[in-house]
Amino acid sequence: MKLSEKKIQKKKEDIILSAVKIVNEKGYQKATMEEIAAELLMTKGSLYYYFKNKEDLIFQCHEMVLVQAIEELQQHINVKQSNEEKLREMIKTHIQYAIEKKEMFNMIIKPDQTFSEDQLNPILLKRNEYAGLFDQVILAGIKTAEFTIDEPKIARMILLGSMNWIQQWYNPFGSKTIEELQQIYADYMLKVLK
Amino acid sequence: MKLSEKKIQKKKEDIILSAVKIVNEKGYQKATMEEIAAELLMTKGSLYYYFKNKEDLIFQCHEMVLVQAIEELQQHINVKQSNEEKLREMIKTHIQYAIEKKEMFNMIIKPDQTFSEDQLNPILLKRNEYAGLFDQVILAGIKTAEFTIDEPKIARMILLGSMNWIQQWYNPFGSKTIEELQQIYADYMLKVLK
Amino acid sequence: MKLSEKKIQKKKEDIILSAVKIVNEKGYQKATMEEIAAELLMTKGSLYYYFKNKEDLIFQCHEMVLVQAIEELQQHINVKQSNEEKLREMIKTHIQYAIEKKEMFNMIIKPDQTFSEDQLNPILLKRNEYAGLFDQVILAGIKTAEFTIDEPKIARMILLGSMNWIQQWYNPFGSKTIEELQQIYADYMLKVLK
Amino acid sequence: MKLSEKKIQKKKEDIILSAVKIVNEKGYQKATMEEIAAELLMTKGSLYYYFKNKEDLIFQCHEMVLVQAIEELQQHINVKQSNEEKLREMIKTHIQYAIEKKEMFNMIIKPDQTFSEDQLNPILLKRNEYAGLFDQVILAGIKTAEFTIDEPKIARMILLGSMNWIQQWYNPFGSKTIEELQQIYADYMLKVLK
DNA sequence: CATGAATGAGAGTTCATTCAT
DNA sequence: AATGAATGAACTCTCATTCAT
Repeated sequence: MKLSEKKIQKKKEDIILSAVKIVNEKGYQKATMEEIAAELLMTKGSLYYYFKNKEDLIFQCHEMVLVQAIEELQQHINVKQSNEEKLREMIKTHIQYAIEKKEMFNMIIKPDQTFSEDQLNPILLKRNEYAGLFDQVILAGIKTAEFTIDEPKIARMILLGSMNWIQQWYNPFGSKTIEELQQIYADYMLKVLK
Repeated sequence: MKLSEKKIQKKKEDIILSAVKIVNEKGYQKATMEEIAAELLMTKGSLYYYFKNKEDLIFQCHEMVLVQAIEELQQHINVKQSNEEKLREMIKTHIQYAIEKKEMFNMIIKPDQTFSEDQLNPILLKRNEYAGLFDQVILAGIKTAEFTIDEPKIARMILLGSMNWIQQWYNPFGSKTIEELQQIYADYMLKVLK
Repeated sequence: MKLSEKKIQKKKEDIILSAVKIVNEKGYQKATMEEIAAELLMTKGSLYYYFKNKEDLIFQCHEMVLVQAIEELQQHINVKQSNEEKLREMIKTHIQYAIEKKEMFNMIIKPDQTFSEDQLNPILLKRNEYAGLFDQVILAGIKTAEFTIDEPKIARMILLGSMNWIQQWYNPFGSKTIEELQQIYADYMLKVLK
Repeated sequence: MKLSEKKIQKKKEDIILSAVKIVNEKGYQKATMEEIAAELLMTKGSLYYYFKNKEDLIFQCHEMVLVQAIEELQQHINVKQSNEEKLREMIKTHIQYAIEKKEMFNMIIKPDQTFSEDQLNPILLKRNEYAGLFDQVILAGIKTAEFTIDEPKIARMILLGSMNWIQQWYNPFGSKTIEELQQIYADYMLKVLK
């Protein structure tokens, strides 16, 4: 029982990973079920054993990434440290995701052109949950006078927007390592908040 | 000759405008030639008199938007004023475009999923030209000590990234007017640069 | 205008006729758009220029047959003659349709497995209209004492049911001509009514 | 041996019953092996242990129903009573089947769209056997002058045709009970024969 | 015996593209 | 200069069937 359920879960994850990869190379529309399957040496028919349809598959891609990312952010928040320190860590995490799992994050950015009403809502909710973690730390930082801004919501959007943009230009063979980028971004972002 | 050429040019522009509109409501893939034509009370067959194919049409959409935007930015640069003032104006312009002509900007963001190698290059060049105008003012500002940052390229990317993100969440019926947004963004962005 | 509209109408009818033919040889599910098109030396894609989808095409098949048949029945009713005579003619007409246009009548028999709710209703309405013409004459005949039955509705159903069954066994090379069949059926059916 | 064979036989019957049920709710094509299996809490793979393929399964459904119905008819024939009485009973039986086991009868009506040549023949034979029982009683009745018709074959077809039609319109919540219907039909049918 | 998983052929549908008129 | 009509390739999805375990 447990074994076979785990097996099926593992397979689903494999498919999701493949889907994420293809979708990001080609975009949602051009990513065909055939290609997603081929990546795993399966045939497209098999995908429908695990997922109801293409939309469902892509939907679960979203879920997976966001749940993972939220968990990781939460850990930074739970650590006893200043809000500035917390935010630094969160920024680093976000950048890491945005670059290394670029594929996944891309899908989160424009769900409205991809999903039907039914599935759009849960995604937006999770997205808000994610963003809310940043809000939470920013607001806490304002209370402790670590940050001094009037528009915390907009500041958060600047944060996320600028970081999401990284994948547009980041080149692993460029002159900056990821660690350097994380450092610089954290510094510059904190300039906005202070 | 000249007359008929102008007529053709006019028609081309009409089509481009229609295309831009549809593409942005639905995304590149879901925007059909039929719908683009219908908007102008034409039939899709006719579009092929003016454009080689769909990719060509969309390509020219890009060109048009970027050329316009570049021109506008250039005007701000040409005015005699401090670099900070210049940048403020450019930021306002960019936000205006990103919101009001959101449709057009969207296409510029992820050209690689849309275009074939042939057409990708010219687009990237124009995009760099656009970004270069920001670089130019930032560097000038560093020289005059108006700005004090070590990583002007990254700063510029933060600028553009955060502004491009606005269209993800901007709601015309939200609590902030465009003018307020422009103001706040300009303020916060300058905090980064100083 | 009128010309091109007529042309398109003609084409639609051609397609409908082809559809009716194939559907009846193979049944709704096994009748493929490809085969319907091939019959007319077209490709399946072309069908979608004329009909929204398969269901729509088949739906229009129904409409066409029923409208034709209703018209023909109506003509017999309009003639000045005894109700018995009217009914005889109507029976002959129905049998003719059921045999010669067997293909079309078959589809009318079990619409519920074929159509979605939306299209089912109009079909049932037309079917009732058709049946209603028989009711009308039967009731008139009862009033004039030509017929003497207590259950006119059931009698009508016996009429139609037995006639629809003909196509199950009718063989053009069998021992009875259509005319003979029409005669015998009319005689036997009137025995029920008297 | 015998035990396990009986077990298998029992299972086969269960599957057939499930198949009959599903086939009639949805029609042959839309009845999937999966659903037929699910009804019995099995998986579709298992069905192939008992039946060669879908066609074979459906074929055996036919056999089962017809054999049952033939047996029942035969019993009425064996009873010592007038041919009119025999026929009355047979009509009642047929109507009962056509309504209560409507599912099964439906499949018998249009076998040619379902079966390949191989399996078509045995089915048609059984169908003829079934119809033959009616012929037998009708002919006997003509000999004893209970019935007075010239075309017994056609009369039989009218009988069966009109009764098969009942399922098209019968509604369990309608104004007539099955018993009433049986009565009325028997009366009207005998009017044809006399 | 039963199943879980995979397959592959084929269905309906969409749409960019073509071309005679 | 425009269009109506046709095309065909590509896509998503379904399902009977197979087979190792």
